[in-house]
Amino acid sequence: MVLYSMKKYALNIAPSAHSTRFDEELNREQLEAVTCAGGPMLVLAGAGTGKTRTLTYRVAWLVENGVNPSDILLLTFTNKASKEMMRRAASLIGADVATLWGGTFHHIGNLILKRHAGVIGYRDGFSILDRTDTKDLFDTCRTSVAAAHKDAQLLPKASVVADLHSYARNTSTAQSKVIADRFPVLEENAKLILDVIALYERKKRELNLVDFDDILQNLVVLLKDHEDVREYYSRRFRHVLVDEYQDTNTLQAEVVALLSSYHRNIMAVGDDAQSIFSFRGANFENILNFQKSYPDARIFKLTTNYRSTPQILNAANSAIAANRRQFPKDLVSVREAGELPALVPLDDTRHQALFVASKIKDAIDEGASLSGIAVLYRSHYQSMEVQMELTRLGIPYDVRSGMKFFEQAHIKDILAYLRIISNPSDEISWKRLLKMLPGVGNATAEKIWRYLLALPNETPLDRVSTAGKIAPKKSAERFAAFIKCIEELMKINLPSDSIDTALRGSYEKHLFLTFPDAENRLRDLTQLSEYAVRYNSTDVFLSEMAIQGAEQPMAAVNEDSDEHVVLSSVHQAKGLEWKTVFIIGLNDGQFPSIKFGKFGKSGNNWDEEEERRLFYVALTRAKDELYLCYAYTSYAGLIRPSRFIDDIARGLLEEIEIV
DNA sequence: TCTTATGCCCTTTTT
DNA sequence: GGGCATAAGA
Repeated sequence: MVLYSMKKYALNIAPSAHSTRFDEELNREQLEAVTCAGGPMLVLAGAGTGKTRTLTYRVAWLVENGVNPSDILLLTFTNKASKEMMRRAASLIGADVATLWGGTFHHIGNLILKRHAGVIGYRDGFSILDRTDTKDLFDTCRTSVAAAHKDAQLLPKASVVADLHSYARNTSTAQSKVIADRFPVLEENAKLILDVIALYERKKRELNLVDFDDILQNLVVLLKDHEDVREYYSRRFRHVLVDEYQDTNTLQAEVVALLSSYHRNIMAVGDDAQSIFSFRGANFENILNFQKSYPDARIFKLTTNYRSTPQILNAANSAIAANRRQFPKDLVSVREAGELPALVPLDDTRHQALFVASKIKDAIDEGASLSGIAVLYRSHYQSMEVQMELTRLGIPYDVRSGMKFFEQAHIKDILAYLRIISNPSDEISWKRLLKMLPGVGNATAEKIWRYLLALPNETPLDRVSTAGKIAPKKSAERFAAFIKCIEELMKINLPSDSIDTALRGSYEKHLFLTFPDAENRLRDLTQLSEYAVRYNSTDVFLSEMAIQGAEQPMAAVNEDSDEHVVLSSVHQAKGLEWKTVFIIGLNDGQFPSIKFGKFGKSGNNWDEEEERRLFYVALTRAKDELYLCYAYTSYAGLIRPSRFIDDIARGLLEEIEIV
């Protein structure tokens, strides 16, 4: 079997000459885990106890004991956490990040699958659907199923069906069971939902598309059904290290088991109190399953908290104590006493933003480092007002949530040009491009798409030159330019050149006609083109863009030098820490977030204990200073402070008054 | 009458 | 940005 040599993963590096004094740099409990000879091991660790530290030192220890860095696989769930973990591990062994195999499950899955596309029945150049693409395709399928049934009003929205399907796959549960659990009222519509899902699956195959769940599921199939492949990878990865194990779902646990099946050297690290991804099938009781799957697993516990002051830790312990389903843990802080966490009531959400921004401004004036400050929230939209105030005060910030860079319309638009060239059967991208033409909406785009597919021996790319006759008259000029642009693009395979060509030949015009902030978006696209220079294959470029959708490439380039405040959802903040943390929107309904869906009743889709764990994660991100903010009113009227604030014992917070 | 364009609501969390 | 209702257009 041949391994592609991808420039990001230069292999076979000699073990580093660095020497680490493990016994001096780790405490006793960490040291035990780090220097364990091998075999399955489970590290149960609370917040701030050095979980990632243990993993990265494990890498260093293995390397010092003769293991080749490229034979170690590091897995975790979110992009940010994986990047941080890889960076730390690499710096410990004194090597470039590129010498290590690691990243998110999806990232590694994609790398492996790309090499075996044919084996699992995909044509080369398959496109990866990101979240919005998936929803778009589900929407198309939903529309056609609904059209075929007169009484289809009760069919849930495309995004709901998408989530449901995803959940079923990630937990290996039957679709019908998930439907019955979530929509007991809709029994008669279960069949329709199943039809939508079946159509979606069929279309994906026809169009040579792969969604996020396919990456994991296909990986499991590949490793299970193809013994040679499984043997190759499981022999190759002598040690598999998994961070945030409490967040892995059935599929991911299976991936871990398969990839480590030969050597059985697994180190799984997790904390049940920080399990916050149950909506995608994670269950902290998986930690118990780990012990079941590996009865010989050694268990280590880390209980010394190095991150937070005792005051912050006390508040966090008090908050999580209200949860009944948890493994008891006694975390001990070794830090010196600090200030009590502040409880800040504010008139409304605008004052909340004002408070946070001015507090940050004060801190800067006193010489604080911007990179030590974070603002955390439950939902993306809550960051908008803070962003506005920070902009007004000229404070640089990095939003790590909300609209992701690659999910913005102009980025997706320009990538659509590249996608139809690399995968001409990508219906979603074709329609996206067609709908940019004036007078072309869903109906006309569908008509043109049918025309493009009409002859089996010609691809859409061949047919597009004659498709002008179907398009509305007023789009004739733009359509001609579009076709000319496509013809140009077919001659190029360098992503950077393709972006420039698409921009100049066709998209720039649309950009200025459509968006009031076209200038900014054009700048984004120019930067995207510069970023793309490092890729010499459009296929590789496109798949990396889809998988690492959360990363802003230009921010990543000079990330270390940039001083900025971080704005992040609590979910994405997991595993990270800051000197000062503001948690905003601590109101009932926002945090905890309560879903008042059309179909779900509160209590049905909503797990208060999980929300409380999320709150616990938020609290334990802070090292020195913590502000808990809530508002008395919002656009919706009077709102209540979060019930989670009441959970914290009196005396552990200091209420401050803002005039 | 079928389509497209537009204005006004609201916004769970990730790959 | 997305969904939905409604106005404008063809």
